[in-house]
Amino acid sequence: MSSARKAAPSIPDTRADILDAALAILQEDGHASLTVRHVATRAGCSTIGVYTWFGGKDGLVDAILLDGFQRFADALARARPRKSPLGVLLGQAVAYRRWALDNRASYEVMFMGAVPGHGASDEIQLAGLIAYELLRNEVVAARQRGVIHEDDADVVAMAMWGLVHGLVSIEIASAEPKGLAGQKSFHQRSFEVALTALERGLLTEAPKHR
Amino acid sequence: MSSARKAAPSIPDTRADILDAALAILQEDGHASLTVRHVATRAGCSTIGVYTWFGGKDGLVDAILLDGFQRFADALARARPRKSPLGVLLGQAVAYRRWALDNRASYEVMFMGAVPGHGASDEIQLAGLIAYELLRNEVVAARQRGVIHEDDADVVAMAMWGLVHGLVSIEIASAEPKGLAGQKSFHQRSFEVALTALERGLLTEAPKHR
DNA sequence: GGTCGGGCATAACAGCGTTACATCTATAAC
DNA sequence: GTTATAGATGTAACGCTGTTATGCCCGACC
Repeated sequence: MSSARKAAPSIPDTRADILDAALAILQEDGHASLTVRHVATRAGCSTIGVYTWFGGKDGLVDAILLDGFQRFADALARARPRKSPLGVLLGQAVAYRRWALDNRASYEVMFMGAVPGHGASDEIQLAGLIAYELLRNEVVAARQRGVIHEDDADVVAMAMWGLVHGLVSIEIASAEPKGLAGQKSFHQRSFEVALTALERGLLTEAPKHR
Repeated sequence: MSSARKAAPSIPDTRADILDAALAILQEDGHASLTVRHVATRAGCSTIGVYTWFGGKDGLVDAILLDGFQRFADALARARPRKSPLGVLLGQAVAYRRWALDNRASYEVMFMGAVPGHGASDEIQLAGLIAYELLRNEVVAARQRGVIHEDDADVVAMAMWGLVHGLVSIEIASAEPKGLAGQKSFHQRSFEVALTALERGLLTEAPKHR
């Protein structure tokens, strides 16, 4: 899934083994356990494999980020519209939060700088941009429908992105999964209220409450 | 400043020296250079001093956080109200962003998890709560004036906190100081538009644009 | 059949946070 | 004034991290 293997599927592909091991460790043990030795051991090779195939830990993290941004963008693209003037836009915001909560470890690495010395490469920034473009496109569409009064689509997109990112990162950082069994969590209520308010403030004509 | 020295001001106080050195390194070289050895060298002692006075790097970071949260809360408390129904509330949001941009390194450690393995202690969470309470108080006041329609003050406070934190952390992460000489930056415009929209959406009666 | 090159393991390096041990100092007790 | 005790400190080491120099081995090519 994460890496296209060559023709023969049974031939051991060290690169794919390493990436799969890294993703599994990230998912199961969190980013703190994502060490070169740990990954190599799980992939069944020596630490040198990480350097042969990824050039070091930075390259491995890049590959993880690339994989994450692709899955993230897919999730946003598959978002179902909400019954609202901003429709798809709000649907993407909900899908954003859903994906982040379902992929905490990935989200922390992608958007919360969980891997210490890692500066995102150009390629990675481009991958992140694709997800952003999905959001921006919907902003442009909403403006063309005359629903939004703000001129600059990037400013509106950043406003929404910032709100969603901020609330989600706080929710992930506070780390209280505490499955509240159906009952809406405080963070979910805050998310909905904030999103509704921001939408109402961006619309050309403010709707009544409820 | 950061630590009350004992009676005689000329007597060398290792604890204060270490904390001052850590704060200076954080300010000048960023959190990546905040190592025990580096701090100890700059403070003019051995690494053991950090363990004697702070119990380890975690304790030192705790002290840094405590200092940061105090200065942060002070900045919020001194915020000047904006001409707007939400007045002080928006003033705090602006002061929040101003302080974060002026204290990037501190903000990264306090709110963006820049120090890898550090989980905030109870005391630190309490210090952060003080800043949050300043915001929450203004929300309660706004509700009592009938300006805000949402019942739950915590939900409203979290909505604003999330928006501001999200936009500010993105602005800091994108790291383009690029002194644009007077001209409003993209991030500043996004911040103002988002904050205005959120306010408008939270108000009991939506004002006209501009 | 010989040569070449790339994937890989071993072992080492520097740097990190941390700590066991010895030393040294300053204060308290007599 | 001498001794005793407790705490602060320096040295050197441990285990961990990312990284790499060295050499082996095996498959491809001529």
